[in-house]
Amino acid sequence: MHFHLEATDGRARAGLLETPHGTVKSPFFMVVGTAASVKGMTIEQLHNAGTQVVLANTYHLAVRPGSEEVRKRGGLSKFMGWNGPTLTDSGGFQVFALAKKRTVTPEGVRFNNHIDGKELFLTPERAVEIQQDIGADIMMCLDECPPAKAPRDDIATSMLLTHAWAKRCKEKWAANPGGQALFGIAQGALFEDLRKESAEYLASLDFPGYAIGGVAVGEDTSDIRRIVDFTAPLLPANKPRYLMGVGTPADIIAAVRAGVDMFDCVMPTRHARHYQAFTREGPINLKNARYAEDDGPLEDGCDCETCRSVSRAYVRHLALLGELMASVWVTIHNVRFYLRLMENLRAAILAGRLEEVAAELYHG
RNA sequence: GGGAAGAUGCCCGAGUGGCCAAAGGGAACAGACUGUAAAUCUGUCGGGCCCCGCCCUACGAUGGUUCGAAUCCAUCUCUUCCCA
Repeated sequence: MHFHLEATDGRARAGLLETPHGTVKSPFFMVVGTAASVKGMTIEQLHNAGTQVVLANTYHLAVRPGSEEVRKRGGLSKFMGWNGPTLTDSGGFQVFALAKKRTVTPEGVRFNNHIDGKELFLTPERAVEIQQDIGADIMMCLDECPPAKAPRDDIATSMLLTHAWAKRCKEKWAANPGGQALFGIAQGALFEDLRKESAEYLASLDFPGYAIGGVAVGEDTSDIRRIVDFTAPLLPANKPRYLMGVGTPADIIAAVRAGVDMFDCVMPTRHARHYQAFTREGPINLKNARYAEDDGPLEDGCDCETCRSVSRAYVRHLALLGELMASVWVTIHNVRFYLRLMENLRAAILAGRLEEVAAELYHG
């Protein structure tokens, strides 16, 4: 995998990331499709929205249908009919999200899965194996994602475990790299010294790309900004930098300015299912009574299929009835909103006008 | 014409003397959601106020029994069902 930097504007970067399934223009947002499906969107709709990369999840696919099945179906990208670049998260986030269903030991994470309770033992090596079966262009190291508010000692211990696992993942992957890339994940929560230590250790392992993990797991927005601002520049400049799980449009803009290249977040799709649409003026809840007679599009001037087709009043009508299409219409819009935001950020960086443009792109 | 059951807050529906402004649903209104156990979850939901408490109005209508009634009694109105 090769990352080519095209331009910088301040600390922000625009680049090209070459993957086995095509070249991706950065900075970019990866649409989350955990179980090999972006909830509420067809492949054609994803293409029309300008999707570049789809993200799926190791844990979920290992539970169902099983990574071996995905491999036999031709790998994630082909299996889901996407045929474009993909990335798989390692299951590290499930250490956080499914805290009640797992046990962490130095060897790995033992899950009792959320579907039928059956055991899934995810070691660093196993996480890589599974991801090799799934076949995403980018794999992530297994990490331990602790809650941001955990005591410093816990965060430090957790970070060292993540480092040990990163080394094991690296070795497992390096033995048979194939065309897939493997990214390391820096931890350290809100402690700058730990973040620095983590970034430096991971850099020493020499990964094709680096992620900032352990963000947006219970901390305030101001802390997210502070730690991303601090950490991003510590990651190798010639490699892609990925901020995992973030976030709001404002978070993303701030992170791009800090030098982050890649993002993913469930926000556009999940919020859409809950009838919240993003606009450059901020999010709006389409179930609110104030939109009952609003014949305008979800967002003024938006070029998405939803905004070209239906009104706020209509989507509200569907939402009130719980109609499936209410969520679909908003999902199409939100995904396009996020992807257009990234396109605009990239264009601004290439034009060297990020500072002037950033403020206009979003004021929610 | 005779008999039976029933009328509860926007709707459905518990409640048969005090702990009832009244369970539980639904609707409505609002909020949350950041590497997806989430088409989910939470709050409000008769009115008013000096709103962790008080006042008013309320369980078909009117009158009564009682210290006290959505709950008991009488009459009336309406609804449903059964027999003619």
